[in-house]
Amino acid sequence: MRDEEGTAGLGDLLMRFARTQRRRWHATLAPWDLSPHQARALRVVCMHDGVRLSELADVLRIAPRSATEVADGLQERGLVERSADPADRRAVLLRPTPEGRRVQHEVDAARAADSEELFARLSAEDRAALARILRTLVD
Amino acid sequence: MRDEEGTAGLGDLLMRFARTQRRRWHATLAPWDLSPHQARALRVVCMHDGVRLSELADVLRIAPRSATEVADGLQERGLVERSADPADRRAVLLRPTPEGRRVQHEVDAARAADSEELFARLSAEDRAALARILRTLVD
DNA sequence: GCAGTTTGCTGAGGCTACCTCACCATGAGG
DNA sequence: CCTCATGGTGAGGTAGCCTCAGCAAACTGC
Repeated sequence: MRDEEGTAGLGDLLMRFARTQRRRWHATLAPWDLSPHQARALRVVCMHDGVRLSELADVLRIAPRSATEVADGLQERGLVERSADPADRRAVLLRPTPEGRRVQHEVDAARAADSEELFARLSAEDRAALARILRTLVD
Repeated sequence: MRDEEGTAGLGDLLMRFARTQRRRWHATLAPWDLSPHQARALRVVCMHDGVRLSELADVLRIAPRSATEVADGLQERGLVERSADPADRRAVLLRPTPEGRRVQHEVDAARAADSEELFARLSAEDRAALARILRTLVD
C-alpha cells in the first residue's frame, strides 16, 4: 500500500498468520470435539484445580453467564465437575475429572506438536527473536 | 510449562497478542458500526473496484451464502452497490459508492494509526525482524 | 439448437456462541 | 436484622456462520 512498509503491513501479516494458526488449532481440537474456549477453560481448570465460574469468565473474557455454558459443555463431556466452594456456598468450583486431566494432556501434546510443525521453518535464533519481540508487545 | 520454552509458548504468545490486536481492531471499527468482515470486504471492493460475491466469499473464506449477507450489510449502509456483471448476467458485481470509498479511507487511516500506536514500543530493527519472520511463516 | 450439467446468487431455516435481564440464594456491613 | 453486593443460572434475544433447495444464466456434447 501507500504506506512505505509501515506498521499496517505488520499488523496485516500478524493477523494473517494468527488466522492460520487459529484455523489449525481448531482442526487440532476436532478429535475431541472441543471448542477453543472449552479447551482453554479445561486448561485453566486443570492448572488451578478448583476454579470459580466467575474466575473462568474473567480469564476467557466472556460474560459470567457464558462461562456457565462453557462449563456445561465440559461437564456434559465428563471432563470437569461442579463442586461446592467450602468458603462460599454461593460459588461453584470447577474441578477436572481424571478423564478431564487425561484429555487436557492429550490436547496439550497435540497442540505442542502442531505448534512445532508450524514454527519448524524458523531457525532457533528467529524463534528466540520472535518470542522476545512478542513479549515486548504483550508486556 | 514443562515445555522448556518450546514452540507452544511461542504459539501462546502469538495468539495472545493477536487477540489484543483483534479486540483493538474491533474497537477501532466501532465508530462506523462495521464488523471486521464488513471492513475487510469494503477494502477488497474498493481495491478491485468490481468484485463478484463468489470472489468475496473466497477472500473472506466464508460460504458464498454468507458473502451475500456481508454484502447486504454494506449495501444497507450505502457503502457498496450491486451492479450487473456485463460478462455474466448471473453474477453480481459489488462496487463501492463514493461514501463507501470515503469510509474505507477513514477506516484505513484509523487502523494505521492504531497499528502505529500498537507497535510503537518496537525499535525499527525489531519491526523489520518481526516482518521478516512473519513473512517466512506465512510464505 | 437444445437437453443436461454446472455455476452464481439467494430464500428458508438451523446452529453456536455470545449477550442482557431478571431472579434466587448467600454473604457482608451498617 | 435489614440492606446491599455478589455468584450462578433460566429465559430470551442477536449476529454470524452454515446447509439445502431453487432459480436463472451459461456452458457442453451431440
